[in-house]
Amino acid sequence: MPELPDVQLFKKYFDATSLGKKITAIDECDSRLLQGISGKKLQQRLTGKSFTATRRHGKYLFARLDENGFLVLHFGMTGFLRAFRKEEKAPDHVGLLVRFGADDFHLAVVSKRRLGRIAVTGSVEEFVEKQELGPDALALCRDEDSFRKRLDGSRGTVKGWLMNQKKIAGIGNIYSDEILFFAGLHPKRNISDLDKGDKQTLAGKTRHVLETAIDKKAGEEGWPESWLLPRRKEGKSCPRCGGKIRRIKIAGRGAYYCPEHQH
DNA sequence: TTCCATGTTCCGCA
DNA sequence: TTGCGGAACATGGA
Repeated sequence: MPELPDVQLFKKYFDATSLGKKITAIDECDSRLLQGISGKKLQQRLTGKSFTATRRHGKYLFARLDENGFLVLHFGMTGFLRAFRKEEKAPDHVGLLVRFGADDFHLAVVSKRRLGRIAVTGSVEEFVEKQELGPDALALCRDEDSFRKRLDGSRGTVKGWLMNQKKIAGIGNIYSDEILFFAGLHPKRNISDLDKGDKQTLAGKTRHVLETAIDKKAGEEGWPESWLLPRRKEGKSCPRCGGKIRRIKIAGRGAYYCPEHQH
């Protein structure tokens, strides 16, 4: 679930459910998700405070703690947020449970596979620098020139570049496939083969895919039938040209594409 | 039982 | 130096 568009929606969800309320307790905290801080320390850091705002960079969500730093959330492959009331059953696989006093409800960070991460940082910029994250994908694709320049400074395959968080932060396996599908580029196509027009197209399609995904999901509509997403299975027919969708392995991950129109 | 899964990190190799 | 493939991490679903 969680690539940039998903995390953007988690941000919205967090804002709607968890801002401006006093944190009264941290009830559960899975130490395996914690990075650079102990459960006890995190508890001390959060209790009595409140979240005042959120930010997002790539796949990371940052929740500001009053005037003192940020809680950092990364959702791995299966993480998400769930707000629920006291009388409701807690979701399974809770990695972090924040309890608010005001109306007696909880915010759970759920992580089935526990591949996510929970940390604390003094500032977003500091964290981004430390993790060596590239510019946020949504911001970068809205600035075609910068996007192109960034591509120019890299080698290797387009898919590899799109998924490299140090080059551009926020795109993963699913959305990189989707972007390449729209751009008509084979996932193994080399960056050095791309001309200026190809790069502009790539920037434009990145923007289209990310913005549309955020829009569609926000409205809880299903995936557009014209997208590759609902057809991520070998042998399905391409919604654009009818070609047979193929799956290849890239760095251990399944990459889906249409051999008819992606070259 | 085997394969696959929206993420990151670490290692060895080109 | 950069990029790539593979394995590892942890867990569940088809």
